[in-house]
Amino acid sequence: MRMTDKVLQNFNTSAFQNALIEWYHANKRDLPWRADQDPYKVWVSEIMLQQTKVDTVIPYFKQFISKYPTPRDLAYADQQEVLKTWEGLGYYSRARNLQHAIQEVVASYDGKVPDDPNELGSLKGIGPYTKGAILSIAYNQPQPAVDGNVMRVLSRVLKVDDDIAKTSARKKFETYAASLISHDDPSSFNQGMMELGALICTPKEPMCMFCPVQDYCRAFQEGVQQALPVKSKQKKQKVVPYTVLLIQNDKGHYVIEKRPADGLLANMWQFPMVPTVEIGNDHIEQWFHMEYGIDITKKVKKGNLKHVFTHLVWQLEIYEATTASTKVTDERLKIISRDELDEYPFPVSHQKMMKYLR
DNA sequence: AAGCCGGGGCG
DNA sequence: CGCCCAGGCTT
Repeated sequence: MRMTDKVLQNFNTSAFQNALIEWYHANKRDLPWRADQDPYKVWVSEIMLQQTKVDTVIPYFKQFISKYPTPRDLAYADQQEVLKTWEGLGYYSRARNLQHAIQEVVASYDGKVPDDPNELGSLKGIGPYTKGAILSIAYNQPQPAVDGNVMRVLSRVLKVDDDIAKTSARKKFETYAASLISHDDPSSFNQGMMELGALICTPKEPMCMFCPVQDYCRAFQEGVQQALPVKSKQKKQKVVPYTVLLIQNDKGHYVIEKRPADGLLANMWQFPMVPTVEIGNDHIEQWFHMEYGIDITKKVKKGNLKHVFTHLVWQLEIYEATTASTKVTDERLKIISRDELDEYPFPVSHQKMMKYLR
């Protein structure tokens, strides 16, 4: 007997489906991306919702769709403008991959989001979860869509103690989800699982008293819902110190720098950052001249700022500086007025410094 | 399989 | 401050 069969043995699948779907229809939140089933809008919402809370996504989704209502609008947009629209949402590769994939949809599929699992899944930024979400929600196909919510719900309902941080666990939960999914209403089933995870079957203190599938939940029956899911914790981030330079010239314009096209915060803009470990606080002006070809004078320290990423911590020491330059030769740099700062996409850490300038 | 890639909210 | 979280890509 296969492992999948053992876990699902004696499980009342159709009763579970009915209870979940009925609850979903009665309790689903009225969210902007649920106004219709436009595959493009479903896609945009699912990308934004990756690792991101609903409340955070709502205003971004509205602005994004009003700016780029159709795949073609997004495909032909300038990437810097797309990043500006994404500014503050984080994981900016999502925006770059989404636009890249949409361009492929326009070029290869006449602007229509493919409903073929292989075609859809091969698009940039669409992994197993997003593929299943789009196929089930927009095209009503019975495909599993296993995210963190679904793994949490299933780990409790089926009492599975696999470490959900591992890839192998996600694959296992996908086979369970594929077996459990309603073929009558795959969209409501998948969205119901995620809605249940968000509203009832929460990470801590799940509200089992209000749970529509309490009768079918093995963890609840045994009182172990608090101990599930099992998830190994990530290790601590590395702390990296930088000196940030808020450089102004005589006209009060600022020097800003475009980050590399790859890696952390790719193609975003920032106030120049000097890696303190490599350069040392005493050689910053020299180094800046060597690196960028302009002369600066470091002035007073304005403060410290700690910014935490998933696996990295920036320890920022912020200095005011001046330069006599009015133009730059280095391609990474620009000198712009304070008002023009609003036109460039900055990560949140640098937006905080910008706020401080006003 | 493990590392890389943001940000906000919570207690 | 540590902890949590609607993933996917690269190596």
